[in-house]
Amino acid sequence: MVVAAGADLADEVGFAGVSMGLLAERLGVRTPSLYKHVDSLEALRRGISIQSKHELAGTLARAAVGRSGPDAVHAFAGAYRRWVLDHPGRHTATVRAPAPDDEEDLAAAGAPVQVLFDILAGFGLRDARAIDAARALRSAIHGFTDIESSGGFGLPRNIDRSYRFLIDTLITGLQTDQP
Amino acid sequence: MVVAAGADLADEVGFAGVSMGLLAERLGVRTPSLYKHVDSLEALRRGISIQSKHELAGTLARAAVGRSGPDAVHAFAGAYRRWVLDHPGRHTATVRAPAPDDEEDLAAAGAPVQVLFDILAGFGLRDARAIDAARALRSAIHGFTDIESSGGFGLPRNIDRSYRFLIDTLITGLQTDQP
DNA sequence: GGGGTTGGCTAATGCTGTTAGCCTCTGGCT
DNA sequence: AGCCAGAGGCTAACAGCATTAGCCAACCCC
Repeated sequence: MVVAAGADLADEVGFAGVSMGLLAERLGVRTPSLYKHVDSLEALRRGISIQSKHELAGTLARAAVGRSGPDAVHAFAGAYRRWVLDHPGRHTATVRAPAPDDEEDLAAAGAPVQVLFDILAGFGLRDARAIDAARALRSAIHGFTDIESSGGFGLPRNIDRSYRFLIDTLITGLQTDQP
Repeated sequence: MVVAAGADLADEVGFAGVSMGLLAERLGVRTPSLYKHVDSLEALRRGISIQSKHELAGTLARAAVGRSGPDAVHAFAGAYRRWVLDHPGRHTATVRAPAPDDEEDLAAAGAPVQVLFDILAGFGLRDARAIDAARALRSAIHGFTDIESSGGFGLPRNIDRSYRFLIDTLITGLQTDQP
């Protein structure tokens, strides 16, 4: 419950802005009392990160269910972007790379990627090519939403259209087979 | 000079790891002495960010000079990725979005994007389509390098190849005109 | 009804950013 | 030569945050 409150707080003040004091105040409790529930600020961040990864994976899976091919990719990409814009703090948390020996965090980080793999399987992509395609889509989607959510697109050109262009371009590229 | 030392330090301990104490120690000076050169930690971070953005823009421009079309895009993308891997702390600094009223930082942030625009002009892309293309390439390159530099690509598949695939796919998409 | 667990609290510590106030060196002006 | 202003260092002190220690009330189970 404390971690869940931390995730909500992160969306309001930014992931980096989450502090023990702020979270305690939000919960109507004194700061040291939180240590009965989380080991440390670092552990809290890890918890928010893992929870957010699972929430994201669930959202993505729901968006893509019952679709296939380019349709599924667009649904995936759209759901991802909407989720990032709605949950800036959680999104920052999902970007946090797990420690190399943290099984639970590694599993959580793999969940959203797995959804993408399942979609690409419906494209007839296999093995190395499926990995390349998943990396390409993931990179593009993450990069675009990351820049957008931090206000990095200065020009006035419609952002929705640019996003669709990016996804369409990649789908086109995936469909024209390459060596 | 202090900012330059800060940038070097960021590459060693991470942008978030840069502290006044650590930087002072690195410069053989006591912590409060730094305040004769920078206003605050926040100002130091801003300085590192602006310097890094200029360095990146210069590197990208040098890589693309004398090339055009797909060749220039590959040179740009390759130089970007190499720079990120060589300068993890500086890279994190360049991702930091400027304050909306910070003219100098805004200008610095625009410099790398401008290089990309110049390259795309050689593709015959104009106006809205050029903006879409620049955003697509920028998003993809930023996303890929961001994930790679934080160790986010778990699978053993060769990362160089995946990167080339991503760039090739986008170039292909850019060349086949879309509505 | 007693005892352990849960979950709160105050007090205190350490680390980091920051400010105040002081001192020394240096370089140009008279 | 003497002066003096500014640059750049220092120590001491303070504030905010994470964290720990130690204490206490409520609740639950037997």
